[in-house]
Amino acid sequence: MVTTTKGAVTKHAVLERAVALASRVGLGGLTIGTLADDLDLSKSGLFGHFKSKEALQVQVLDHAAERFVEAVIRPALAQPRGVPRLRAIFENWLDWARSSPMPGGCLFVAAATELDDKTGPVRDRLEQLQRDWLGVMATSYRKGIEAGQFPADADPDQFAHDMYGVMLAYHHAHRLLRDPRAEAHARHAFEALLP
Amino acid sequence: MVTTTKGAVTKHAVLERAVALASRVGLGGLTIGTLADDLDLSKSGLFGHFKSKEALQVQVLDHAAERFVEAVIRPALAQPRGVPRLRAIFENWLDWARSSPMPGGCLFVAAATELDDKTGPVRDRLEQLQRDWLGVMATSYRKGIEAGQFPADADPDQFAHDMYGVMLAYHHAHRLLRDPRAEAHARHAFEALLP
DNA sequence: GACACAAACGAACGATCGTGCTTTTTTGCA
DNA sequence: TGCAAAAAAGCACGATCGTTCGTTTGTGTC
Repeated sequence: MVTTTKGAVTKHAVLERAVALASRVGLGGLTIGTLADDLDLSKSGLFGHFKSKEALQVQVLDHAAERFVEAVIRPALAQPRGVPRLRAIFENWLDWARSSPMPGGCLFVAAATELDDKTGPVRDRLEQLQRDWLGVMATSYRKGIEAGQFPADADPDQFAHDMYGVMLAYHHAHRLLRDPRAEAHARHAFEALLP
Repeated sequence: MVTTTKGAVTKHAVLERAVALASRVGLGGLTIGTLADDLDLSKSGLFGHFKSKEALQVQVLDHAAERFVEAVIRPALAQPRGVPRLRAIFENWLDWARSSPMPGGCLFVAAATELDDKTGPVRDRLEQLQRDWLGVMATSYRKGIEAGQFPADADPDQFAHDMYGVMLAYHHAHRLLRDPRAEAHARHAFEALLP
């Protein structure tokens, strides 16, 4: 066990709870007061760990990103490159969007439409994270091209764009419309992207 | 000109402004105060037209839906059914998402992730509107099937799901990532949905 | 032009927000 | 065990939120 000071433990618990809360109410809907109540902390006690609400929001994004890598990306790296790995990423993402630590659906999907018209460090961090995420999909597809699984003249960025579109459509159908066919539609659409 | 009382005129102006504002800050981000300031009205004067903020939000959705029908759906009905009409719907939607009355992108896209975890009349209205919207695309595709333009065993709901996914991916790439290739990617993805 | 009504205003309310202080409690190390 | 530092609490602030109320201004009709 590495040396974990008391403050770090609390801060971790706060971020854990904040990620779950923000997935339901958005990053802007996060409130220091309700967050403190949920964790039996005082507002000022919680606030002390972050110098501002904006800093809290950025760290919430970073914390969710770490979880995302562990849940979606890292396990997929155990799969062979190309199609199997892309399929694993896709399935892992479906699980991620329904996982218990994300009771309101994928935090990044919610944050994307919430922050796209704002400016500042929170938006900047989210934009970078989403760029990286699309990059992961594009890179994985590129390796599939090199392995001869996809047409040599195919555009990896186009594929990443399309694949994320399938995920966003699933998110919409599942969470807003509560469509029980959302998952089936998503899988069908994803398979249609493969040769 | 039909009889337009004074109150109806201001209410219309308020809704017009509110739709534009909500496209940037969301329906929850709408504030009676800033809305009143923008229109040189008093908070209470504006508030009197709506009995609650919730009622305002519902009427904002309805107002945007009317605009949406006029801008996206109605003009497309002038096109021949099937592929040409679907293409018109798609192109009109791209214009809609960049139109001046929607400076923050499509209001419905923003509201979808904002409201999907809430309950109440605002969420209910949005869900119904989005169901109708997907229904329009599915119906148009179904007519294409009847005209022999698509496989007879194709699923119109699957197509509508996929087509909206293309739009959502465009919205994400264009508004959050400011990707200049967003439009090209979207058009390419849409064409890939057609035979 | 008088009169009834709609529309807009101005001020205030309780609540909640993020944030800054000061004080108390807890922690971890010499 | 003692003590400095960290963590948490307590309290208050200015601002802003949706909403209510009483009043003033404006409109349209006989």
